[in-house]
Amino acid sequence: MSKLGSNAVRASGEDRTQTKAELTRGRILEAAAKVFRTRGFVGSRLTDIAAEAGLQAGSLYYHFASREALVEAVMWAGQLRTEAQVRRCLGALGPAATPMQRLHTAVEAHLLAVLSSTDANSASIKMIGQVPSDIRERLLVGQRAYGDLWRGLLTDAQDAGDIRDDVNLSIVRMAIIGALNWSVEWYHADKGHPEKIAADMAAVMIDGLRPRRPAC
Amino acid sequence: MSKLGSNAVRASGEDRTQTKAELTRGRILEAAAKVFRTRGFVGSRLTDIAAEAGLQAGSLYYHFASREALVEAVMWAGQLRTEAQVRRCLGALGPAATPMQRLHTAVEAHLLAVLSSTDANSASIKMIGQVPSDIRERLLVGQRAYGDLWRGLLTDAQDAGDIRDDVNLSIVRMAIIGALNWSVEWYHADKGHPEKIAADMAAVMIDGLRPRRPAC
DNA sequence: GTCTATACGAGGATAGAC
DNA sequence: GTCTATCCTCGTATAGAC
Repeated sequence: MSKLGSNAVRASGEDRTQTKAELTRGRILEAAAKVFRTRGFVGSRLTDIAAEAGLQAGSLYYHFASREALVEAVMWAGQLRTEAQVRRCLGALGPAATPMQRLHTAVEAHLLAVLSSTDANSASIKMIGQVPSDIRERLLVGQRAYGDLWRGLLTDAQDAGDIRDDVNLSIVRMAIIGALNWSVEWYHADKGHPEKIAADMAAVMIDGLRPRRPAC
Repeated sequence: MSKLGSNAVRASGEDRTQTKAELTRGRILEAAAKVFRTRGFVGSRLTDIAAEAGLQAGSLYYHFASREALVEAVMWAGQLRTEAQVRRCLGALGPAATPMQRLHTAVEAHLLAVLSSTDANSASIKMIGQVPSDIRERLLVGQRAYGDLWRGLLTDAQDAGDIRDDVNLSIVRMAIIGALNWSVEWYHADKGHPEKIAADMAAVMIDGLRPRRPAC
């Protein structure tokens, strides 16, 4: 965890002059994300990852202490990026947006991050159930702020009267996140453009299944 | 796949006189399901499974050709059981039930099967993204009839005017199944009774988030 | 920093006794 | 049918040269 730092975070931010080591480290992270996302944690050998990054397996150990340290770094990068992307989209909405519009935006942004951002985004979701429990614990702690964000979106919408108040918001939250995250199991390119899927899914979740009753 | 037969299916049906081999095979399947569900495909050693079943690792090979054959058998059992449970609940509804009632029942039954039936049910969901691709292919083919069931439930509801017709039913289907299946990643006993969770989730999905507009 | 070579352990799979 | 013993492969990790 100590070596998490620089690359994972800076990747999406300002990139000043990076040392050669930092650059290579970044390349390894992207390579690992790609391999992990497609082969899962099980099927991913260090050899595959090294090859993808253009070096030898042994060389990885200059940058990461172990295979596990590498997965953890990839997953941190992934979940931080998803969270950042959602916050960015919400920020772009401006203060005039209604709670339901904000919720709609968050749904769309999260799904889009998972479907079409970097491999790390989807890898972090796909592997959360496969990774050793100590790693998973730490990642879940890191997700708390993100969970709070969603809790806030939902309670705001409920306070505004846009969500009926006989539903359990925790359940709603898990249902929404679940529907979105499960996309890593079924989505592939020929299902259509991620933007279309994201828009459809957001519409379904926010507006529900029932026909609007005609205004009386 | 050829050895799939008897136990996996009969488990939920009539159990006549079984040979000793059949009984042991069944015990191994349940043990494997338990280990796989908790440790994932990665972390599950044949030694663990054998121990759980009360025998030695080598003895497993009398009943299963390989570790992979074992996972596949577990997963077939799991997904067949879930499907059977949902069909059973739908069957119990009787012909008077509305399409939306049927949909509601299916949601509840699927989630309940995943949360509180045998370990194989949840294991089959949890591992679908971890298993070698040839196995996954076969399992997905086996899921087609189940997918068709859901497609039918949704189109029936739409034809009856209970689902607005500007939504993409494939997306709705994936969203619902996703929300339900993702529960294997977050549910544990102290989140409350599975029955309660299932009821809440079904209510949210069927009735939506918006308050009912007062009858005019 | 990255390479090559190798030590090492783990776990899947097989053989043969009982 | 199940056990014990063993083989063998594979992949992580380390050591040391460049």
